[in-house]
Amino acid sequence: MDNFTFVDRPDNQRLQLMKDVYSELNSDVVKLFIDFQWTYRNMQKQYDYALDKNGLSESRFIILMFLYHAPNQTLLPSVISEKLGATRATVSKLIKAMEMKGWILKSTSTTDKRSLSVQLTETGNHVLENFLPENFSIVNNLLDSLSSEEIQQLSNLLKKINESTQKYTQEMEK
Amino acid sequence: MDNFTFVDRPDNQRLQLMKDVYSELNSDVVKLFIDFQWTYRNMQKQYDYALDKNGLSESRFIILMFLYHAPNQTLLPSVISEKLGATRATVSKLIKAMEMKGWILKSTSTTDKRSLSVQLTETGNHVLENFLPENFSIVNNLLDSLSSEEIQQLSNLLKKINESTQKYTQEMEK
DNA sequence: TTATAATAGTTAGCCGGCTAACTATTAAAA
DNA sequence: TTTTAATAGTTAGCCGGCTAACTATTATAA
Repeated sequence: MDNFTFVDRPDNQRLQLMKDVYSELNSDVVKLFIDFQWTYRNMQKQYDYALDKNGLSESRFIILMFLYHAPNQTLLPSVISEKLGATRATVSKLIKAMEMKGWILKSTSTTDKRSLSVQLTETGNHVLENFLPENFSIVNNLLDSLSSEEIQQLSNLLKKINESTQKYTQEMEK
Repeated sequence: MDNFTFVDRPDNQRLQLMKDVYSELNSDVVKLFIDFQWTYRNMQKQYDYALDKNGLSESRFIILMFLYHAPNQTLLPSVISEKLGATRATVSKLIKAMEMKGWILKSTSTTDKRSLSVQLTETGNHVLENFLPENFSIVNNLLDSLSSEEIQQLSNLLKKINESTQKYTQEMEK
């Protein structure tokens, strides 16, 4: 899932120069936006690295989690796609690769021949259970610097950003 | 640059169930981590969408910015790669596509035949200058919900996260 | 009942990340 | 000076996103 993290970020001076030309530029906001991207990407990079060491990617990990919690540890590709928020085409690829690794089993349904059952295997279970403790530990490490008040604070700020993003999205959809 | 945004995020109940098995799980931190990813991805999705409407991607946009500010609006691919924080292979692809669009001009150096000059064209300039006002406006919209104090607050929190990420990264590199 | 529409999944091909292997050129060392 | 290193860039091929076009099956409507 990994994005580059552009290194040469504009400093205050360069932003000021731009502001001379583009009066609508709000330096503080632009700077915050870039900082937000930067922080996320550095964090995500480390997270992806840890996943990769375990033969995982974030989407593969999440799919394992979905199956883990599913009744009979079984789900349809269409349901996985919906839960994951990715297209069926993407899920189709992921599932195929996971089957090759022996983490899941595919079997066609008898009632609806269009449908497919995706079931977690023992191997898949092990891969997941082996990674979970590391997962929680990494997340703790990455956010280690925040006190519980700060966690609450950040949570509130994120909620606000979600609201404005949501608002903007809705305006665009009109 | 676009990532999926997984839809079925674990709620408090599911996290509690996991905590029964994995005592090292810190629900608040895990929830924050997922919220952070969610917020970033929703925001980025809208940003990418706006870029796309202008025939741009974030990396293409940033490269245009680098060239825009460069002396003689010219840079070497290796320098672009370094500034962008992406590999030369990636930049090679991007540059090729941008040349096809007529946004840049490639010319081999006379002094060092290995080197390549990448120069912004008039067309490239127009594409950039056309997008810039929209760019600033979108960023403002996406972060519209934050007061100036909240901007400062968030900026500080991001800095802290950068610190813990940095610390974790260094530990991993040992 | 038969034709049409909706649904489930796959495939092909694009994009932008990546690594690894390659060519060409220049610089450094023997 | 000649061999070896380093450097600049490209290419091939993997990954995981995407859309659009496809097959097969099931459901709906004429």
